[in-house]
Amino acid sequence: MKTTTGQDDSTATAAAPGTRERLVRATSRLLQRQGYEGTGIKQIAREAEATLGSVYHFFPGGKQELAAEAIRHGDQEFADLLRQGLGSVQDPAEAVAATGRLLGHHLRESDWLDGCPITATALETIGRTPDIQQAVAEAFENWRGIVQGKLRDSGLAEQDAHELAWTVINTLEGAELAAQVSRSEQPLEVAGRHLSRLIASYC
Amino acid sequence: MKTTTGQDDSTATAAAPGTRERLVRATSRLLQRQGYEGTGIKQIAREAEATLGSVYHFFPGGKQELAAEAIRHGDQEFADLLRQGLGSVQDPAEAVAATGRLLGHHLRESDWLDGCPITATALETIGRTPDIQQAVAEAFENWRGIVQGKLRDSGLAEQDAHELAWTVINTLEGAELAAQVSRSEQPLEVAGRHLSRLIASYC
DNA sequence: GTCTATAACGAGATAGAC
DNA sequence: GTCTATCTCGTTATAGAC
Repeated sequence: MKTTTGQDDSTATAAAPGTRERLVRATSRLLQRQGYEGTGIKQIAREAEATLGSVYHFFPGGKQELAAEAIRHGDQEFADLLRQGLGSVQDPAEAVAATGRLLGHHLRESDWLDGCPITATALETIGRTPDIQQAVAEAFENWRGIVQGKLRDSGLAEQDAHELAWTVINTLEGAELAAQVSRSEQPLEVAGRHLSRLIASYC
Repeated sequence: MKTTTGQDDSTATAAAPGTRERLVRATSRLLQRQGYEGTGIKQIAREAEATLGSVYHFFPGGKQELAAEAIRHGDQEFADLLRQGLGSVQDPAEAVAATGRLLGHHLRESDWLDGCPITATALETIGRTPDIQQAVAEAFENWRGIVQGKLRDSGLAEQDAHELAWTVINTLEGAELAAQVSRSEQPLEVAGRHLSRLIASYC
């Protein structure tokens, strides 16, 4: 199979990412750390080792189109992290607590810089950039669905699983921000423990 | 008594705010809606009905100094809202649920634009602007203390009140973001209900 | 304290050679 | 597909008259 960039992905080893992929990844990481307004297209091109011409070649819609794509990338990235945390233990209450700890470790490893990949951009673009806000809304729904699946599979009632999934995501989001601000894993550890207790009360 | 701007605040009626105060208020509202990088000094001056010269007269440190002051203003504003919500009912579990609903109403009234006054700026300046990050950390601690006081006064153990206060703030923060993204009060309403149940389990 | 003008720089975006 | 040069506009910040 051939990709549009002519790269061969039939080999088993991960091929070096093409220009388009490098741009999306660099943008995602920069949006995570600096937000939308704080990130310039020239900086993106530099960090992705691409030229400005390539940016507009792959993303004619400019910064907005590139950012929307980067949000979708961050969606997948955070979803993988959630699945990893939730899948590490069978008991749902324990699994959520483990997910909180997992997020805390990632945060500490990055010196508290790499929190949720999309929150900063989400807040800056509310009511201002529909394409990006749409991608953000879809990411939140995706994550909520992953948590809901875990809770449902563990035997919780459909309605409880639905509502709890919302609060699990929101609490982890808020605790991640608090952890970044206070430079401590404690908010996430405590949040995990409280969510665990809350979920157990529905089992 | 005379203020440094020569305004007389001995009268009972609220005097029209001076230039400095107008600048801080306008900055606070703009940071809330657009974040730090998305807000320009010229826009601030325009909305505050002041000139650029006045900005640098009152805030020689420029945008950073003005933003740090605006964060402290947002701190007080959100603290007032918290006290209002928590004070509306005696039972602590009920009071937290009421606070969630109060935040939801404010959000809807502003067409989902006016969430937490400092979150966007907080995320953009983590690890980059120490003065602002410091003001953010103090705000979070202030809010946590307010919730902790309500829980302690209601008879909860000191340790439980301390940890629960953290999760209450973080969950409301996360739910507020979700409410803005989904343009619905539901995440806040659900969060309030879950926090209520969690707190009741410690009573 | 307030105002205008402007300096110095970086932003997003485009054109066109290769 | 990639690269460089450039256009236009907006940014933070400063200078100096009033």
